[in-house]
Amino acid sequence: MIILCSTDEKVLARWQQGLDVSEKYIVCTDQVDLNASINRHQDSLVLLQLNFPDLINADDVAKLVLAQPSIRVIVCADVPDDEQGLALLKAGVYGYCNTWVASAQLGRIIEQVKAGEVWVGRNLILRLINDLSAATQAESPMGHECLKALTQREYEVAKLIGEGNSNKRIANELDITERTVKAHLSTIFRKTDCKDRIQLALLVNQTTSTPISKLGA
Amino acid sequence: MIILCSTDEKVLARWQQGLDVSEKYIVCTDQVDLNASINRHQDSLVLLQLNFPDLINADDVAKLVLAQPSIRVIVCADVPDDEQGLALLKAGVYGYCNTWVASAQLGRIIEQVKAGEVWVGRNLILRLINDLSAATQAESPMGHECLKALTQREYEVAKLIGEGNSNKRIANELDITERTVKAHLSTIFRKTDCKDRIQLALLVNQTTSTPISKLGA
DNA sequence: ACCTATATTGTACCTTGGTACAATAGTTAT
DNA sequence: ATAACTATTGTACCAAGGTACAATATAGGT
Repeated sequence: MIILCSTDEKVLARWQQGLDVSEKYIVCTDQVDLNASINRHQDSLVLLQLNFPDLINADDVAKLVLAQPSIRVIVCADVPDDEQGLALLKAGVYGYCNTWVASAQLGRIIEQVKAGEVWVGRNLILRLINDLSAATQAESPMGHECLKALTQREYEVAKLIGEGNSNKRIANELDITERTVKAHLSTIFRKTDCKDRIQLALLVNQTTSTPISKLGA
Repeated sequence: MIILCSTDEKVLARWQQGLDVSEKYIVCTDQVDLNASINRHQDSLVLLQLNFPDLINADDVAKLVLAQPSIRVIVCADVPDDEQGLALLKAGVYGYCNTWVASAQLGRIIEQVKAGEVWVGRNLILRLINDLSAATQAESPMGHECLKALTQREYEVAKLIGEGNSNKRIANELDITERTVKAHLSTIFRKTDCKDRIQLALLVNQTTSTPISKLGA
């Protein structure tokens, strides 16, 4: 069973064209309708036009998805937005597409979701891939790798630097003089290509943000 | 036209079951075959079993995709792996799925790709969404409690400290003197209860490790 | 009008961080 | 066994970070 949720006649008519002729469907025009339909028909697929009464944003839809785990929701937005789509998918919807998607394509999306897959448009999916690889690339070049090149003692010092401790405190902790801490630090900086203890601290904690000092020139 | 690339009879037989009866296809068993087929049939869809001769990893497939922009490639792996899938999708393939996917599902994937969409399995797509939101959250973590008490300007300084920049560089960036940066920093330290710039940097990046300085006595 | 918060900058002073140029000693590998 | 790596410490020096004790100016609220 497919539950079509929209208050717009034109949208509903268009959606019906995308359904297989053998497909049974219900039309809901408000939240009460929708809840009743969900209760009557478990494991339904819900096609929902965003801005449907009381379901105007991602948070509302997230609540619906949480409250009704048995249904699969495909959200249609009149003006698709990557951020919104990401939020909705994170909230647990099975698809996010344009309200006015071609009928044939809508049919394929429904097939996909009925098969248990999640449908995401080409643009958003490519953005996801690029953004993620960019994000993970930023944290992996130095990351934990170059810390492996450190000796045991240097590693201990680096770890304490990563906790924000001063040389004096590190010296106390490791029971060596402050001078020795400095010696280890100099070696660590050279090995890890860090300019100072702050960059090392961020490195140890695998910070992803890119400092000005490593941008441009 | 669909080009099926595999050296395994069983795989080829299974794939053929997933194709629409009206669908035309070619079978290729080596790289030469494949290149010839691609040249004869522009805009083809290539279904490729990984470990196909000379196309054993993501890099090889990436080269093929770059060299043949007119084709759309769906890669099938006997043992799907998220990292591999991500690499291939980044390289420009239109789909990544299990070699032994159900015939009906393979049909849907092919339909999807023919329509210009990119097909990604549920698990990988959910991982992409979660990883990205986690990564972007880590990128702008400035939501910590005591950072809320900062003024706009102090916040900017704190952010730059979080990137590991020096006072001089921050002064340059914000177009103020180094002295002013120090003034802001003193206020920030007092408000955030930080001893120095390192603790602030770690705070800004929401580090979970507990420094010696905040343990015990 | 007065007070508070904010943003900016100055001088002086002290502390901490980091490097240069050393030395000593233990361990490991070729 | 000689070389290379590791751990340790010393003196000296300079750069950077941070505070103390200021002043000036602007904006907003009582």
